[in-house]
Amino acid sequence: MKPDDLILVRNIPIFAKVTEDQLSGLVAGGSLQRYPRGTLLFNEGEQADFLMVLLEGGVELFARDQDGNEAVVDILFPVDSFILAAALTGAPYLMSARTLVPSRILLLETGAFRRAVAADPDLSTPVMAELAQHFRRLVRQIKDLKLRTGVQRLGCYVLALAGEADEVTLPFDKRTLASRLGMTAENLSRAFSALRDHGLAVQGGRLIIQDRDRLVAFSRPAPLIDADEGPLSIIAE
Amino acid sequence: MKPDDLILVRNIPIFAKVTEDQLSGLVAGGSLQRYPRGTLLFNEGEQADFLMVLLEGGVELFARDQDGNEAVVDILFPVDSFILAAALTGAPYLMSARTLVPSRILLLETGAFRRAVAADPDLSTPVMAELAQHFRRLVRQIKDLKLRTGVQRLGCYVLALAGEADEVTLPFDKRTLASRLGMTAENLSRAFSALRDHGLAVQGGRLIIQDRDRLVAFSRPAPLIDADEGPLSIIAE
DNA sequence: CAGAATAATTGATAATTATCAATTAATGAG
DNA sequence: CTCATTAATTGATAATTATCAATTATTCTG
Repeated sequence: MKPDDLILVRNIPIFAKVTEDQLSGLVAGGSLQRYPRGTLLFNEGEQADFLMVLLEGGVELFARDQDGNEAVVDILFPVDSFILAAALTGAPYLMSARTLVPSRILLLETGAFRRAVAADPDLSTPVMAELAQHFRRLVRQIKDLKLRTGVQRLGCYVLALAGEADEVTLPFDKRTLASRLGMTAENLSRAFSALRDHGLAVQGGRLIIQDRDRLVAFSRPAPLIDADEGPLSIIAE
Repeated sequence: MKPDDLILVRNIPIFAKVTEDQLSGLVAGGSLQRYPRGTLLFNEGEQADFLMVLLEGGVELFARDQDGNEAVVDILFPVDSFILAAALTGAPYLMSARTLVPSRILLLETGAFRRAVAADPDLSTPVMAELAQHFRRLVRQIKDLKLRTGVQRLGCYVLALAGEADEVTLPFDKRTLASRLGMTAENLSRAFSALRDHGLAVQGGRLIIQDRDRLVAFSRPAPLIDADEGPLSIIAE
């Protein structure tokens, strides 16, 4: 890894407060990789050798059933770590990972990472915050899956993706989105059609919120489901 | 809190290695409570004042939508902490909690807990392991929800609940189970009926696996979805 | 123990979602 | 730029799941 890359690592929230020594120790056994779109990073069931941190690009975490059907569990954007839980505990991955676009990913050996985490509160504290944030993302998704229909789920997803803006471009395939939302691609297509009656215009991957009030009234977003919390922190007041 | 209760706390995995001093500091602002069945412990949206540890009984974590529909996100049995993520980060609860049976619960002030966690690797390490375990439980559930039909989900749930045994009694209401599995109570009832053709006999809350091979063949349990991992540990080899 | 309240089941129907097939649109390799 | 490939859409139909209503079990209370 180049010296310049250390600056990149330093900018990752979980490593912000680690000492120089710790950091170089961590990075020693690691590497910074670029992957083209569609690269399989690892498969569920494998042993976790590396903690991964997505620095640029996008990654999907997914799982397969015996018939080969895929379900996307989560979609990640920079900067975010993934498979933290497996890397910490040494348990096998529960999900596979694949790049959705060309991506830059930091790999850190789990051994060095675990040693550092056990020794250094300046690392363990943000690691706990990151675990907590990831946990809460999944809680939100389970609520989303159990309390809403597919069309509502899509509406809320679009609203969250757009934020303040009235127009967004989907940063990945619609079938990926479909799987993330727990539906088939055909169903997603129809869900988009359904939302045309509720204030959303769709032109390929370009989504235009034409009537936010109607879209909100129909989809009924809720802060305890849809808000995407930024990085959380653990502050002992 | 009585001196005897300290022994109870000591037996909680996340507190196993904490020093006496830390432990008494933690417990000082805490309390050990008994709650009757059906007690609402807190509501989603509220600020997290206490970390909770279920010592005896059972607790459901659930959420409501605007119409009052409830969705059970998870069901907990002893010994397990809950709302660790909210307690650590000070973020509002994403779920409400209610006792399913008479329960004994340890309450620890989040302030003292956060201070202790930031200072003591003997506490932070098992806390990370606990967060990791909880995270992975939810990953499994999302896979379950996205890859299986309701009937399969029920079959796998029964198989996991029974373990080696060929007979189990449901430790909570069927409507609670229905909601945990992401279906209505009516649907669960029909799902149980459907499983009668696949080796399961149902007599009230008593579930009898009459033909495990058939139940397995139909439900298709998978270790990366259904296995309930015991407590994980973080070991820096 | 009786009656009331709650939980579970069953039936009939509607809504939602999936599947299969076919077509159209978009993307990428040469 | 064109063809081949992949992605997305649409139609027709089936499977799954939800809803509403009614009935039967079960549990709780006095």
